[in-house]
Order: sequence, then C-alpha cells, then structure tokens
Amino acid sequence: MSKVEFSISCSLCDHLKDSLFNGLNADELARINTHKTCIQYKKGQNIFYEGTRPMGLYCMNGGKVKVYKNNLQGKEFILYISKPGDFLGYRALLSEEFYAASATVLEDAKICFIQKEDFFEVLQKNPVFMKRVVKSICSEMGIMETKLAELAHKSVRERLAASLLMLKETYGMEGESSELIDISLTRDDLASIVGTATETVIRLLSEFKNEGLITFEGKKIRVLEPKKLALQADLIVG
Amino acid sequence: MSKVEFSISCSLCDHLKDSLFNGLNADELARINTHKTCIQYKKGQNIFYEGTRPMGLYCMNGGKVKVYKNNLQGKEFILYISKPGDFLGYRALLSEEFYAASATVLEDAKICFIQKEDFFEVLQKNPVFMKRVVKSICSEMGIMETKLAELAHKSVRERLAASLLMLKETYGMEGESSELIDISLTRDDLASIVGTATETVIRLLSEFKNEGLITFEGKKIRVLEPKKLALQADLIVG
DNA sequence: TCCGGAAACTGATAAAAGTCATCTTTTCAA
DNA sequence: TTGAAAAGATGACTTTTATCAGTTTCCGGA
Repeated sequence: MSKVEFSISCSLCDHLKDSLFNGLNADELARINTHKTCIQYKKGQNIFYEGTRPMGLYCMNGGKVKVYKNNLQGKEFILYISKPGDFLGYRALLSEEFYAASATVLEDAKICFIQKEDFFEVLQKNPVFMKRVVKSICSEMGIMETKLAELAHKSVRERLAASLLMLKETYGMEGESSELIDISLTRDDLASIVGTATETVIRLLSEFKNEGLITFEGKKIRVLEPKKLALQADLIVG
Repeated sequence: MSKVEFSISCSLCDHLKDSLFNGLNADELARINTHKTCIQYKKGQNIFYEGTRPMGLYCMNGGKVKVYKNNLQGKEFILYISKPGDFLGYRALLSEEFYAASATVLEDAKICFIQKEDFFEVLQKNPVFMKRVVKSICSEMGIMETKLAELAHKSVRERLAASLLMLKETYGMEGESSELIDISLTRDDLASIVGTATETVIRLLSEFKNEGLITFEGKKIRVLEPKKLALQADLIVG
C-alpha cells in the first residue's frame, strides 16, 4: 500500500469546471492551493473514518470513492459515491462535528486535501461562493429526503432497479441504444448501495438479466432497457 | 377550516432563544418582521405541498407540524416533525428548488411566514447568521445520513424502538422514573415515521407494552424503560 | 502456471413484515 | 345524543427477504 504524492494547481485542474471552486478568482484559488497536499490512493485505501475529526476538505481529482456507514453488526450502507470534481467530507467540516461516515477508495484515486483554514477563509470572504456551497448542500439534502422515502417504502427489487438507473445517469457511457455503467462495483458494494443482502442482489441481477433489462460485461453492467428498468423501479407509471 | 391571523414581533417571541434567529440584532429582526404574516392553523391543515415553489420561510411559533413525502402508491413517510422555534421549508428555499416534501399540521399551530427577500438580505449581510444556518443544515444532514443507514439495515422492531426514544428525547415530559411522550400521534403517523405498515406498529407497540417497556396514557405513550428500549433499538450493546 | 483467497452464484429454509378481512372502540359533528 | 367515520386492534395468510451452507469461478501474486 503506497501513498504517492502528486502536484496539481487548482487553476489548471481538469475538474475545476465541474467543481464548486469554479468561479473563484486567481487569488482565491491560490489561497486554496497554499497548503494543499495531493495524494494518489490505491483501491481499498481509507480516506477518513467515522468518528474522527475533520481537519480539512478533500477534493476529488480522479478515481472513485465510497462514503459509507457501518452498523453495530458491521453491515455497510453506502451514502454516496464521489467522482472527480466532488468535495468529500465537507458536511462534517461545516457542522463542526466528527465524521458521521467513512470513506474508502473504490477505484484508484487522486485526492487533494485542503486545510480547513484556507477553505473557511475563502468561504467567508466570497459570499457568492458561500451561496453556491449552501445551494449544493441543500440540493443534496433534497436527494437524501427522496432516498429516505424510497428506502422506507420501496421493495428491494424496486430499489435495485432505481440504483442501476442512478448509476447509469452518473457513470453511464453512451452506446447506440444501451449504456454501460462505467464503474466496477462488487455485488457486496451494490448490496450496500441498495441496503440489502449480497445474495439478494445476485438473484435480482440475474432476474433482470433473464428479462433482458441488463447484461454483464466483465465486471460492469450494461443497461439495455432503461424504460423497462424505470418501470421496475416504480419511477414511472406503467 | 379557519386560518386566523395573529401578530407577534420576532424580538418578543418566546421561541427566539431556541431559534436560528437568536443573536440577530434589532435592525435585522425588524427586517425579518417587515413583511411577516403570522397564521394560526388547525390540525390537519396544509402548510405547503411537494412540487410547489417556496416563496419564503416558515417559522414555528406554536404547535407541531409533520413534513412528509408520499410515494406513487400514496404511502407516506414522515421526514421531520417541527416544533416551536424550528424553521420550515428553508431547504428548498436555499437550494432554489421546488418543495421536495409536504407539510401538514399535527397539533394546532401558529406559524409565521417570512418573505424570502427579507430572509436572504439578512442572511447575506450577516456572515455569523449565515454560518449558523449552514452549521444547522449540515448537522441535519448528518442526522439524515444516520437515519438512512438505520432504515437500510435495522428491523422494524428496532426502528420503532429507536423512534420512540427519539420522540421521548424531543417531546418527553419528565416524570419521576418515566417520561411521557407529549405528542399525540396516530398509529398511522407512527407507521409513517418508522416506515412500516400501521398493523405492524400496532402489534409491536402492544408487544412493547406487554414487555413492560411502555404504557399508553390516552393518545400518548409513556416510556417506562428507556434503557431496555435502547437495547431493543440495538443502539447499545447488551 | 498454479495456487489460494475473494467474489460470484445456487438452493433450502426460516423469519420478518405486508396485506386483507373483520371487528371493536373512540371521536366528533350534526 | 347519537350515528357515522376514523382509529385501533386482531387473526389468517402470503410474500419478501435474510440467513446459512455449500459450490463454482475468477484473478492476482508467488
């Protein structure tokens, strides 16, 4: 397990345009850069643990990271999957609490760490940036409200279909009439996203496959019939 | 169904000290007051509906309100129960989206409506207030993350026990060795909080009663054995 | 290239929870 | 005060999903 440092200026970052930092001026980006450390993580490495104190903000430059909670029995539930341009761990930073979740690398990742003082200074001096951050957080909360209601009343089958569609929206690679979900998740990970047992995911995936809704390509899943999948997810009325 | 107006200055409000407005100066409170309208609602009346556009901020002065989402089949899931001092509907306001949930009065309520322009002006001119609002939202998100993980992996029995304890924490009236949950919820409401069927709540409540963990007092529930209930909720290790 | 462990898969079984039907009790308004 | 509607309760039954035990397949490092 190696943690290799790398160096990239925020102003030159490919993902600046997708990030909440987009729109900051040169001075502000320089301030963000001041004490920044950028590290390459390997699959399986941990970024932060639930219950520890946040010291700054992580900003994704490459790869994919899962943010999850474990219950007392060790069962995992994945709250988010972060991709380049996303902030990581800013919620606990802004609420001045310990991390409520842990973060682990799913696919080899490059992540920059920004000292909280630098982030807070830019945040306090730039009301437009503050507003954008607040808007993003509140939008995220709306998504979580929807997830809560779905988790409460949808069946596992419906939730799996909905999760596949969500993953397609976020990681989908366009094909002619179908889309490949370009993220390699184990059945365990998928179960942790849906909130169910691994065996149940395996069984339902093969049902969806037999029904012609999806196919497997190596470790990845291709969505053949998004409309029919949306019907299964009870997202649209049949 | 009558909506009776009433009048109260924020600076004289009993609940100012519990509210995010606490700490605002006289000028700022005056600005909040400028276009404020205060209305008394009866049980069952609606405050706002999912899918509509927020025009301002609701601030609870009395009573109790449920914030909930309905799924396509009409099943309800209660996201929050708001009490005096709480803000209502500020998430959608700050994310500039439509309401993602609906709000209905559980117990006769007095609610003030603050025009969004007034709220935003105070928010933008007072960075300390902004920081407090952001901190509160992020803290709320942490609670939702925990709820999501619990909903995913806890049994209905565990969730009901946890919900009763949560209600006790928020609405508990101290007794000698037991606490009365001072909010009258129907079994339907309780089912919508836990995310289960009404019959299941009824059965589990009578189990808890037979096990001596709770008793019923009129429409309310008294928690006799919070520690044993916490064990049932799998919140502490037995 | 071969071995060991992880991941994927399958089947059997049990437990949890939803649904439906029915009945009783409570509440509230005419 | 009473009668209808809402809320609460109970039983029978079904479906869903978890759990456990076992097998097969895949993949990376020695």
